[in-house]
Amino acid sequence: MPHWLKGVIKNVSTDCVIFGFENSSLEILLYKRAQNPSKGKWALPGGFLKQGELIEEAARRILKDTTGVSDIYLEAVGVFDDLDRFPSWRVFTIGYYALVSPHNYKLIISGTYTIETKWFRLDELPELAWDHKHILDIALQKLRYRVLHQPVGFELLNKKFTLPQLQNLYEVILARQLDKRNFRKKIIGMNLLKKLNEKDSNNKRRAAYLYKFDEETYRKLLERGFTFEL
Amino acid sequence: MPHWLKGVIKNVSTDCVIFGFENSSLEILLYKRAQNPSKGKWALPGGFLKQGELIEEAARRILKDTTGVSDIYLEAVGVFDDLDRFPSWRVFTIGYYALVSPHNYKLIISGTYTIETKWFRLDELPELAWDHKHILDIALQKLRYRVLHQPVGFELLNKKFTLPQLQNLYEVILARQLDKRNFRKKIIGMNLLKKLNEKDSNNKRRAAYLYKFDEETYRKLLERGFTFEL
DNA sequence: ACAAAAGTGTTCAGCGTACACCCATGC
DNA sequence: GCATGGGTGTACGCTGAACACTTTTGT
Repeated sequence: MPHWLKGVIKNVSTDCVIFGFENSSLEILLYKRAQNPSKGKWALPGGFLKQGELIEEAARRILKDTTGVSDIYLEAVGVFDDLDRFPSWRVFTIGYYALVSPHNYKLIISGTYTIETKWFRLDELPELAWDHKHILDIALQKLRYRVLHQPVGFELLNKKFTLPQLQNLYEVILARQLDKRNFRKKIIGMNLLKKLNEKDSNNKRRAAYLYKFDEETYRKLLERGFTFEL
Repeated sequence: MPHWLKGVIKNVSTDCVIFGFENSSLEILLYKRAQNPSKGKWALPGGFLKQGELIEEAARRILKDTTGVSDIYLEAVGVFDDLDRFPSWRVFTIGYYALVSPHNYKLIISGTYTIETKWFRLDELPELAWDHKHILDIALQKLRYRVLHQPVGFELLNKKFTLPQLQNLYEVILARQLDKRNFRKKIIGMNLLKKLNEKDSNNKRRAAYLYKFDEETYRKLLERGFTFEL
Protein backbone atom coordinates (compact mmCIF):
# COMPACT_ATOMS: atom_id res chain seq x y z
CA MET A 1 0.00 0.00 0.00
CA PRO A 2 1.43 3.38 -1.01
CA HIS A 3 1.90 5.72 1.93
CA TRP A 4 -0.72 8.17 0.70
CA LEU A 5 -3.37 5.53 1.25
CA LYS A 6 -2.61 5.28 4.97
CA GLY A 7 -5.46 6.45 7.16
CA VAL A 8 -7.81 6.99 4.25
CA ILE A 9 -11.02 5.30 3.25
CA LYS A 10 -9.95 3.81 -0.03
CA ASN A 11 -13.32 3.59 -1.72
CA VAL A 12 -14.85 6.96 -0.86
CA SER A 13 -13.68 10.25 -2.25
CA THR A 14 -14.97 13.71 -2.90
CA ASP A 15 -14.48 15.92 -5.93
CA CYS A 16 -15.27 19.57 -6.13
CA VAL A 17 -16.30 21.82 -8.98
CA ILE A 18 -15.09 25.27 -8.03
CA PHE A 19 -16.95 28.00 -9.86
CA GLY A 20 -15.60 31.49 -10.13
CA PHE A 21 -16.86 34.53 -11.99
CA GLU A 22 -14.37 36.79 -13.69
CA ASN A 23 -14.34 39.06 -16.74
CA SER A 24 -17.98 38.35 -17.44
CA SER A 25 -17.45 34.65 -17.63
CA LEU A 26 -17.97 31.65 -15.48
CA GLU A 27 -14.74 29.82 -14.76
CA ILE A 28 -13.77 26.56 -13.18
CA LEU A 29 -10.67 25.76 -11.19
CA LEU A 30 -8.74 22.69 -12.30
CA TYR A 31 -5.37 21.24 -11.46
CA LYS A 32 -2.98 19.18 -13.52
CA ARG A 33 -2.03 15.95 -11.83
CA ALA A 34 1.60 15.33 -10.93
CA GLN A 35 1.03 11.68 -10.07
CA ASN A 36 -0.56 8.61 -11.52
CA PRO A 37 -3.28 7.65 -12.07
CA SER A 38 -4.05 10.15 -14.83
CA LYS A 39 -0.72 11.91 -14.40
CA GLY A 40 -0.57 15.03 -16.55
CA LYS A 41 -4.35 15.27 -16.96
CA TRP A 42 -6.53 18.09 -15.70
CA ALA A 43 -8.91 17.15 -12.91
CA LEU A 44 -11.33 18.53 -10.35
CA PRO A 45 -9.73 19.05 -6.95
CA GLY A 46 -10.57 15.99 -4.91
CA GLY A 47 -9.29 13.14 -2.83
CA PHE A 48 -10.07 10.30 -0.51
CA LEU A 49 -11.80 10.65 2.81
CA LYS A 50 -9.77 10.17 5.93
CA GLN A 51 -10.89 7.84 8.68
CA GLY A 52 -13.26 9.64 11.00
CA GLU A 53 -13.82 12.51 8.61
CA LEU A 54 -17.19 13.71 7.35
CA ILE A 55 -17.51 14.06 3.59
CA GLU A 56 -18.08 17.80 3.71
CA GLU A 57 -15.10 18.19 6.03
CA ALA A 58 -12.99 16.37 3.50
CA ALA A 59 -14.26 18.61 0.72
CA ARG A 60 -13.36 21.72 2.72
CA ARG A 61 -9.95 20.33 3.62
CA ILE A 62 -9.21 19.58 -0.01
CA LEU A 63 -10.44 22.98 -1.14
CA LYS A 64 -8.20 24.65 1.36
CA ASP A 65 -5.23 22.59 0.25
CA THR A 66 -5.92 23.32 -3.39
CA THR A 67 -7.01 26.92 -3.39
CA GLY A 68 -5.93 28.23 -0.02
CA VAL A 69 -9.52 29.14 0.66
CA SER A 70 -11.74 28.34 3.59
CA ASP A 71 -15.19 29.47 4.58
CA ILE A 72 -16.88 29.23 1.20
CA TYR A 73 -20.21 28.18 -0.20
CA LEU A 74 -20.40 24.42 -0.75
CA GLU A 75 -23.28 22.43 -2.16
CA ALA A 76 -23.60 18.69 -2.69
CA VAL A 77 -24.13 17.49 -6.24
CA GLY A 78 -24.57 13.79 -5.68
CA VAL A 79 -22.89 10.42 -5.63
CA PHE A 80 -21.06 9.07 -8.64
CA ASP A 81 -20.75 5.33 -8.61
CA ASP A 82 -19.98 4.05 -12.10
CA LEU A 83 -18.17 0.75 -11.84
CA ASP A 84 -15.17 1.83 -13.85
CA ARG A 85 -15.00 5.51 -13.03
CA PHE A 86 -11.69 5.02 -11.25
CA PRO A 87 -9.34 2.68 -13.09
CA SER A 88 -7.63 0.78 -10.28
CA TRP A 89 -10.48 -0.17 -7.97
CA ARG A 90 -14.01 0.87 -7.23
CA VAL A 91 -14.33 4.35 -5.74
CA PHE A 92 -17.54 6.14 -4.88
CA THR A 93 -17.19 9.87 -5.09
CA ILE A 94 -19.42 12.55 -3.71
CA GLY A 95 -19.47 15.61 -5.92
CA TYR A 96 -19.73 19.16 -4.59
CA TYR A 97 -19.69 22.52 -6.15
CA ALA A 98 -18.17 25.58 -4.56
CA LEU A 99 -18.82 29.24 -5.31
CA VAL A 100 -15.86 31.56 -4.97
CA SER A 101 -15.01 35.13 -5.71
CA PRO A 102 -11.79 34.25 -7.51
CA HIS A 103 -9.49 37.11 -6.86
CA ASN A 104 -10.08 37.07 -3.17
CA TYR A 105 -7.69 34.16 -3.06
CA LYS A 106 -4.15 33.25 -3.88
CA LEU A 107 -4.01 29.95 -5.67
CA ILE A 108 -1.66 27.25 -4.57
CA ILE A 109 -0.03 26.71 -7.88
CA SER A 110 1.87 23.52 -7.46
CA GLY A 111 2.85 20.88 -4.95
CA THR A 112 3.41 17.16 -4.57
CA TYR A 113 0.27 16.22 -6.41
CA THR A 114 -0.11 19.29 -8.57
CA ILE A 115 1.84 20.45 -11.59
CA GLU A 116 -0.34 23.45 -12.22
CA THR A 117 -3.57 25.06 -11.03
CA LYS A 118 -5.63 27.20 -13.35
CA TRP A 119 -8.99 28.82 -13.98
CA PHE A 120 -10.70 27.72 -17.20
CA ARG A 121 -13.58 29.36 -18.97
CA LEU A 122 -16.50 27.05 -19.52
CA ASP A 123 -16.05 27.21 -23.26
CA GLU A 124 -12.34 26.47 -23.07
CA LEU A 125 -12.26 23.42 -20.88
CA PRO A 126 -9.50 20.88 -21.44
CA GLU A 127 -10.15 17.18 -21.43
CA LEU A 128 -10.73 15.98 -17.88
CA ALA A 129 -9.65 12.86 -16.04
CA TRP A 130 -12.06 9.98 -15.31
CA ASP A 131 -15.70 11.02 -15.10
CA HIS A 132 -14.92 14.56 -14.04
CA LYS A 133 -16.56 16.09 -17.08
CA HIS A 134 -19.74 14.32 -16.10
CA ILE A 135 -19.55 15.61 -12.53
CA LEU A 136 -18.95 19.10 -13.86
CA ASP A 137 -21.98 18.91 -16.16
CA ILE A 138 -24.28 17.86 -13.35
CA ALA A 139 -22.85 20.52 -11.06
CA LEU A 140 -23.45 23.19 -13.68
CA GLN A 141 -26.98 22.01 -14.18
CA LYS A 142 -27.60 22.22 -10.44
CA LEU A 143 -26.02 25.66 -10.23
CA ARG A 144 -28.23 26.98 -13.03
CA TYR A 145 -31.27 25.74 -11.23
CA ARG A 146 -30.02 26.99 -7.88
CA VAL A 147 -29.38 30.60 -8.80
CA LEU A 148 -32.99 30.94 -9.88
CA HIS A 149 -34.35 29.62 -6.60
CA GLN A 150 -31.87 30.66 -3.95
CA PRO A 151 -29.91 33.85 -3.47
CA VAL A 152 -26.53 32.23 -4.05
CA GLY A 153 -25.25 34.29 -6.94
CA PHE A 154 -23.71 36.79 -4.53
CA GLU A 155 -21.20 34.15 -3.46
CA LEU A 156 -19.49 34.58 -6.80
CA LEU A 157 -19.06 38.34 -6.41
CA ASN A 158 -17.24 40.54 -3.97
CA LYS A 159 -19.05 41.40 -0.75
CA LYS A 160 -19.84 44.73 -2.33
CA PHE A 161 -21.12 44.61 -5.87
CA THR A 162 -23.11 46.67 -8.34
CA LEU A 163 -26.42 45.76 -9.89
CA PRO A 164 -24.96 45.66 -13.40
CA GLN A 165 -22.38 43.16 -12.11
CA LEU A 166 -25.10 41.03 -10.56
CA GLN A 167 -27.21 41.12 -13.68
CA ASN A 168 -24.23 40.23 -15.82
CA LEU A 169 -23.54 37.26 -13.55
CA TYR A 170 -27.07 35.98 -13.97
CA GLU A 171 -26.95 36.47 -17.70
CA VAL A 172 -23.78 34.44 -17.96
CA ILE A 173 -24.94 31.61 -15.74
CA LEU A 174 -28.33 31.38 -17.39
CA ALA A 175 -26.94 32.06 -20.86
CA ARG A 176 -29.64 34.55 -21.75
CA GLN A 177 -30.24 38.28 -21.69
CA LEU A 178 -32.29 39.88 -18.94
CA ASP A 179 -34.17 43.16 -19.06
CA LYS A 180 -32.34 45.75 -16.99
CA ARG A 181 -35.39 47.47 -15.57
CA ASN A 182 -37.26 44.30 -14.74
CA PHE A 183 -34.20 42.75 -13.18
CA ARG A 184 -33.62 45.73 -10.90
CA LYS A 185 -37.27 46.05 -10.00
CA LYS A 186 -37.47 42.43 -9.00
CA ILE A 187 -34.23 42.11 -7.09
CA ILE A 188 -34.66 45.40 -5.27
CA GLY A 189 -38.28 44.55 -4.51
CA MET A 190 -37.13 41.55 -2.51
CA ASN A 191 -35.40 43.80 0.02
CA LEU A 192 -32.43 41.48 0.12
CA LEU A 193 -29.93 44.11 -0.94
CA LYS A 194 -28.64 47.02 1.06
CA LYS A 195 -27.73 50.01 -1.05
CA LEU A 196 -24.47 51.55 0.12
CA ASN A 197 -23.37 55.14 -0.10
CA GLU A 198 -20.42 54.19 -2.22
CA LYS A 199 -19.91 53.81 -5.90
CA ASP A 200 -17.77 51.46 -7.88
CA SER A 201 -14.75 53.51 -8.82
CA ASN A 202 -13.22 50.84 -11.04
CA ASN A 203 -15.68 51.59 -13.74
CA LYS A 204 -14.56 53.36 -16.91
CA ARG A 205 -17.76 55.38 -17.30
CA ARG A 206 -20.52 56.39 -14.95
CA ALA A 207 -19.97 54.78 -11.58
CA ALA A 208 -22.62 52.38 -10.29
CA TYR A 209 -23.82 52.19 -6.70
CA LEU A 210 -22.50 49.37 -4.59
CA TYR A 211 -24.86 47.01 -2.78
CA LYS A 212 -24.42 44.20 -0.36
CA PHE A 213 -26.48 41.16 0.40
CA ASP A 214 -28.43 41.52 3.63
CA GLU A 215 -28.10 38.15 5.40
CA GLU A 216 -30.08 39.36 8.37
CA THR A 217 -33.16 40.31 6.35
CA TYR A 218 -32.90 37.12 4.34
CA ARG A 219 -33.05 35.02 7.51
CA LYS A 220 -36.10 36.93 8.70
CA LEU A 221 -37.86 36.56 5.38
CA LEU A 222 -37.14 32.83 5.31
CA GLU A 223 -38.82 32.44 8.67
CA ARG A 224 -41.92 34.06 7.23
CA GLY A 225 -41.99 31.51 4.41
CA PHE A 226 -40.37 33.66 1.77
CA THR A 227 -38.92 31.89 -1.23
CA PHE A 228 -36.43 33.50 -3.57
CA GLU A 229 -37.47 33.29 -7.21
CA LEU A 230 -35.91 35.05 -10.11
CA MET B 1 -16.69 -12.47 8.73
CA PRO B 2 -20.34 -13.52 8.83
CA HIS B 3 -21.49 -15.16 5.59
CA TRP B 4 -23.89 -12.30 4.78
CA LEU B 5 -20.94 -9.99 4.36
CA LYS B 6 -19.47 -12.09 1.55
CA GLY B 7 -19.43 -10.34 -1.79
CA VAL B 8 -20.68 -7.08 -0.36
CA ILE B 9 -19.09 -3.68 -0.01
CA LYS B 10 -19.04 -3.39 3.74
CA ASN B 11 -19.03 0.39 4.04
CA VAL B 12 -21.66 1.37 1.48
CA SER B 13 -25.35 0.70 1.83
CA THR B 14 -28.63 2.04 0.57
CA ASP B 15 -31.85 2.65 2.52
CA CYS B 16 -35.19 3.35 1.00
CA VAL B 17 -38.18 5.31 2.22
CA ILE B 18 -41.18 3.72 0.53
CA PHE B 19 -44.14 6.06 0.37
CA GLY B 20 -47.63 4.79 -0.24
CA PHE B 21 -50.97 6.57 -0.25
CA GLU B 22 -53.97 4.84 1.23
CA ASN B 23 -57.18 5.89 2.96
CA SER B 24 -56.33 9.54 2.53
CA SER B 25 -53.05 9.24 4.29
CA LEU B 26 -49.42 8.99 3.41
CA GLU B 27 -47.87 5.79 4.66
CA ILE B 28 -44.37 4.41 4.90
CA LEU B 29 -43.29 0.81 4.63
CA LEU B 30 -41.08 -0.45 7.44
CA TYR B 31 -39.82 -3.84 8.49
CA LYS B 32 -38.97 -5.22 11.90
CA ARG B 33 -35.46 -6.61 12.03
CA ALA B 34 -35.00 -10.30 12.81
CA GLN B 35 -31.22 -9.99 13.25
CA ASN B 36 -28.72 -7.88 15.09
CA PRO B 37 -27.72 -5.13 14.94
CA SER B 38 -30.94 -3.43 16.04
CA LYS B 39 -32.80 -6.74 16.23
CA GLY B 40 -36.49 -6.16 16.94
CA LYS B 41 -36.43 -2.53 15.81
CA TRP B 42 -38.31 -1.05 12.89
CA ALA B 43 -36.16 0.11 10.01
CA LEU B 44 -36.22 1.33 6.43
CA PRO B 45 -35.65 -1.44 3.92
CA GLY B 46 -31.99 -1.33 3.03
CA GLY B 47 -28.76 -3.22 2.79
CA PHE B 48 -25.20 -3.29 1.63
CA LEU B 49 -24.12 -2.96 -1.95
CA LYS B 50 -22.79 -6.00 -3.71
CA GLN B 51 -19.51 -5.93 -5.57
CA GLY B 52 -20.04 -4.69 -9.06
CA GLU B 53 -23.51 -3.36 -8.33
CA LEU B 54 -24.66 0.20 -8.92
CA ILE B 55 -26.31 1.92 -5.98
CA GLU B 56 -29.64 2.28 -7.71
CA GLU B 57 -29.54 -1.35 -8.77
CA ALA B 58 -29.00 -2.30 -5.14
CA ALA B 59 -31.94 -0.14 -4.09
CA ARG B 60 -34.19 -1.82 -6.66
CA ARG B 61 -32.99 -5.27 -5.66
CA ILE B 62 -33.69 -4.57 -2.02
CA LEU B 63 -37.10 -3.11 -2.78
CA LYS B 64 -38.01 -6.17 -4.74
CA ASP B 65 -36.86 -8.44 -1.95
CA THR B 66 -38.78 -6.44 0.64
CA THR B 67 -41.96 -5.55 -1.12
CA GLY B 68 -42.09 -7.88 -4.09
CA VAL B 69 -42.25 -4.83 -6.33
CA SER B 70 -40.20 -3.86 -9.32
CA ASP B 71 -40.46 -1.07 -11.84
CA ILE B 72 -41.28 1.77 -9.50
CA TYR B 73 -40.43 5.42 -9.10
CA LEU B 74 -37.13 5.92 -7.26
CA GLU B 75 -35.45 9.17 -6.36
CA ALA B 76 -32.13 9.78 -4.60
CA VAL B 77 -32.26 11.66 -1.31
CA GLY B 78 -28.58 11.98 -0.54
CA VAL B 79 -25.65 10.51 1.30
CA PHE B 80 -25.71 10.00 5.05
CA ASP B 81 -22.28 9.81 6.55
CA ASP B 82 -22.44 10.46 10.29
CA LEU B 83 -19.52 8.78 11.98
CA ASP B 84 -21.60 6.74 14.36
CA ARG B 85 -24.72 6.15 12.33
CA PHE B 86 -24.02 2.45 12.19
CA PRO B 87 -22.78 1.02 15.50
CA SER B 88 -20.21 -1.56 14.45
CA TRP B 89 -18.17 0.22 11.81
CA ARG B 90 -18.45 3.19 9.50
CA VAL B 91 -21.08 2.82 6.80
CA PHE B 92 -22.06 5.40 4.23
CA THR B 93 -25.62 5.04 3.13
CA ILE B 94 -27.33 6.49 0.11
CA GLY B 95 -30.96 7.27 0.82
CA TYR B 96 -33.73 6.92 -1.76
CA TYR B 97 -37.42 7.35 -1.70
CA ALA B 98 -39.86 5.25 -3.67
CA LEU B 99 -43.42 6.02 -4.64
CA VAL B 100 -45.77 3.08 -4.75
CA SER B 101 -49.45 2.48 -5.18
CA PRO B 102 -49.65 0.20 -2.15
CA HIS B 103 -52.35 -2.28 -2.92
CA ASN B 104 -50.92 -3.14 -6.27
CA TYR B 105 -48.44 -5.28 -4.40
CA LYS B 106 -48.31 -8.22 -2.06
CA LEU B 107 -45.93 -7.59 0.78
CA ILE B 108 -43.30 -10.08 1.71
CA ILE B 109 -44.22 -10.32 5.34
CA SER B 110 -41.32 -12.16 6.87
CA GLY B 111 -38.07 -13.90 6.09
CA THR B 112 -34.60 -14.47 7.38
CA TYR B 113 -34.02 -10.82 8.16
CA THR B 114 -37.59 -9.74 8.69
CA ILE B 115 -40.00 -10.44 11.51
CA GLU B 116 -42.74 -8.29 10.13
CA THR B 117 -43.41 -5.78 7.33
CA LYS B 118 -46.00 -3.08 7.76
CA TRP B 119 -47.31 0.22 6.46
CA PHE B 120 -47.28 3.05 8.99
CA ARG B 121 -49.12 6.33 8.84
CA LEU B 122 -46.83 9.31 9.13
CA ASP B 123 -48.39 10.31 12.43
CA GLU B 124 -48.08 6.83 13.90
CA LEU B 125 -44.46 6.02 13.21
CA PRO B 126 -42.63 3.77 15.64
CA GLU B 127 -39.12 4.50 16.79
CA LEU B 128 -36.67 3.71 14.02
CA ALA B 129 -33.24 2.11 14.02
CA TRP B 130 -30.04 4.15 13.62
CA ASP B 131 -30.48 7.41 11.74
CA HIS B 132 -33.46 6.18 9.78
CA LYS B 133 -35.79 8.80 11.19
CA HIS B 134 -33.44 11.42 9.88
CA ILE B 135 -33.35 9.85 6.42
CA LEU B 136 -37.13 9.70 6.45
CA ASP B 137 -37.44 13.37 7.39
CA ILE B 138 -35.19 14.47 4.56
CA ALA B 139 -36.99 12.20 2.11
CA LEU B 140 -40.34 13.66 3.12
CA GLN B 141 -39.01 17.15 2.71
CA LYS B 142 -37.78 16.31 -0.78
CA LEU B 143 -41.06 14.66 -1.69
CA ARG B 144 -43.05 17.72 -0.61
CA TYR B 145 -40.88 19.88 -2.76
CA ARG B 146 -40.97 17.42 -5.64
CA VAL B 147 -44.71 17.06 -5.99
CA LEU B 148 -44.98 20.81 -6.50
CA HIS B 149 -42.40 20.87 -9.28
CA GLN B 150 -42.68 17.55 -11.06
CA PRO B 151 -45.70 15.45 -11.95
CA VAL B 152 -44.82 12.58 -9.63
CA GLY B 153 -47.94 12.43 -7.49
CA PHE B 154 -49.54 10.02 -9.95
CA GLU B 155 -47.00 7.38 -8.95
CA LEU B 156 -48.81 7.04 -5.64
CA LEU B 157 -52.19 6.37 -7.26
CA ASN B 158 -53.54 3.70 -9.52
CA LYS B 159 -52.96 4.14 -13.25
CA LYS B 160 -56.53 5.35 -13.45
CA PHE B 161 -57.54 7.87 -10.85
CA THR B 162 -60.12 10.57 -10.25
CA LEU B 163 -59.46 14.26 -9.79
CA PRO B 164 -60.82 14.22 -6.22
CA GLN B 165 -58.34 11.45 -5.43
CA LEU B 166 -55.49 13.43 -6.92
CA GLN B 167 -56.48 16.57 -5.07
CA ASN B 168 -56.77 14.65 -1.84
CA LEU B 169 -53.28 13.26 -2.38
CA TYR B 170 -51.84 16.72 -2.81
CA GLU B 171 -53.67 18.01 0.22
CA VAL B 172 -52.27 15.23 2.37
CA ILE B 173 -48.70 15.56 1.13
CA LEU B 174 -48.68 19.33 1.39
CA ALA B 175 -50.74 19.33 4.59
CA ARG B 176 -53.04 22.09 3.41
CA GLN B 177 -56.41 22.50 1.73
CA LEU B 178 -56.64 23.31 -1.97
CA ASP B 179 -59.48 24.98 -3.81
CA LYS B 180 -61.35 22.43 -5.89
CA ARG B 181 -62.06 24.65 -8.89
CA ASN B 182 -58.60 26.14 -9.06
CA PHE B 183 -56.95 22.77 -8.66
CA ARG B 184 -58.96 21.30 -11.53
CA LYS B 185 -58.47 24.31 -13.74
CA LYS B 186 -54.74 24.23 -13.27
CA ILE B 187 -54.14 20.53 -13.59
CA ILE B 188 -56.47 20.14 -16.56
CA GLY B 189 -54.99 23.21 -18.19
CA MET B 190 -51.60 21.49 -18.34
CA ASN B 191 -52.96 18.87 -20.72
CA LEU B 192 -51.14 16.16 -18.84
CA LEU B 193 -54.25 14.18 -18.04
CA LYS B 194 -56.38 12.12 -20.38
CA LYS B 195 -60.00 11.98 -19.39
CA LEU B 196 -61.36 8.47 -19.80
CA ASN B 197 -64.88 7.41 -20.60
CA GLU B 198 -65.11 5.51 -17.38
CA LYS B 199 -66.18 6.45 -13.91
CA ASP B 200 -64.99 5.31 -10.55
CA SER B 201 -67.59 2.78 -9.43
CA ASN B 202 -66.08 2.30 -5.98
CA ASN B 203 -67.50 5.58 -4.86
CA LYS B 204 -70.41 5.64 -2.46
CA ARG B 205 -72.07 8.68 -4.03
CA ARG B 206 -71.81 10.29 -7.42
CA ALA B 207 -69.14 8.55 -9.48
CA ALA B 208 -66.16 10.63 -10.60
CA TYR B 209 -64.53 10.42 -14.01
CA LEU B 210 -61.31 8.50 -14.26
CA TYR B 211 -58.19 10.07 -15.74
CA LYS B 212 -54.77 8.86 -16.56
CA PHE B 213 -51.44 10.58 -16.80
CA ASP B 214 -50.36 11.16 -20.39
CA GLU B 215 -46.64 10.31 -20.49
CA GLU B 216 -46.44 10.98 -24.20
CA THR B 217 -47.71 14.54 -23.96
CA TYR B 218 -45.52 15.16 -20.93
CA ARG B 219 -42.42 14.18 -22.87
CA LYS B 220 -43.38 16.48 -25.72
CA LEU B 221 -44.04 19.38 -23.38
CA LEU B 222 -40.71 18.86 -21.65
CA GLU B 223 -38.92 19.16 -24.96
CA ARG B 224 -40.59 22.52 -25.48
CA GLY B 225 -39.25 23.72 -22.14
CA PHE B 226 -42.41 23.14 -20.13
CA THR B 227 -42.03 22.99 -16.37
CA PHE B 228 -44.65 21.51 -14.09
CA GLU B 229 -45.66 23.85 -11.29
CA LEU B 230 -48.52 23.45 -8.92
C1' DA C 1 -19.17 67.18 -27.23
C1' DC C 2 -19.60 62.52 -27.67
C1' DA C 3 -19.57 57.73 -26.41
C1' DA C 4 -20.67 54.33 -22.99
C1' DA C 5 -22.85 52.59 -19.27
C1' DA C 6 -26.16 53.73 -15.20
C1' DG C 7 -30.47 54.62 -13.85
C1' DT C 8 -35.61 55.13 -14.04
C1' DG C 9 -41.87 54.05 -14.96
C1' DT C 10 -45.72 52.65 -17.34
C1' DT C 11 -48.73 49.69 -19.84
C1' DC C 12 -50.74 45.23 -20.82
C1' DA C 13 -51.70 40.43 -20.67
C1' DG C 14 -51.93 36.28 -18.22
C1' DC C 15 -52.20 33.81 -14.02
C1' DG C 16 -53.27 32.75 -9.24
C1' DT C 17 -56.97 33.33 -5.97
C1' DA C 18 -61.32 33.83 -4.00
C1' DC C 19 -65.80 32.46 -4.14
C1' DA C 20 -71.31 29.74 -4.66
C1' DC C 21 -74.30 27.00 -6.88
C1' DC C 22 -76.28 22.91 -9.49
C1' DC C 23 -75.90 17.79 -10.45
C1' DA C 24 -75.76 12.79 -9.87
C1' DT C 25 -76.28 9.03 -6.88
C1' DG C 26 -77.02 5.89 -2.84
C1' DC C 27 -79.62 5.33 1.00
C1' DG D 1 -86.19 13.43 -0.66
C1' DC D 2 -82.11 14.29 1.39
C1' DA D 3 -77.36 13.97 2.30
C1' DT D 4 -72.95 13.44 0.17
C1' DG D 5 -69.58 14.38 -2.78
C1' DG D 6 -68.78 15.66 -8.06
C1' DG D 7 -68.59 19.11 -11.16
C1' DT D 8 -68.58 23.96 -13.16
C1' DG D 9 -67.37 29.92 -14.26
C1' DT D 10 -66.34 34.65 -13.18
C1' DA D 11 -64.23 38.79 -11.31
C1' DC D 12 -60.16 40.97 -9.38
C1' DG D 13 -55.49 41.93 -8.15
C1' DC D 14 -50.77 40.89 -8.72
C1' DT D 15 -46.84 39.91 -11.19
C1' DG D 16 -43.93 39.08 -15.27
C1' DA D 17 -42.78 41.07 -19.76
C1' DA D 18 -42.14 44.50 -23.09
C1' DC D 19 -40.41 48.81 -24.00
C1' DA D 20 -37.24 54.28 -24.51
C1' DC D 21 -35.31 58.07 -22.70
C1' DT D 22 -32.38 60.84 -19.39
C1' DT D 23 -28.18 61.14 -16.49
C1' DT D 24 -23.46 60.73 -15.44
C1' DT D 25 -18.76 60.61 -16.47
C1' DG D 26 -14.32 59.59 -18.86
C1' DT D 27 -11.99 60.68 -22.98
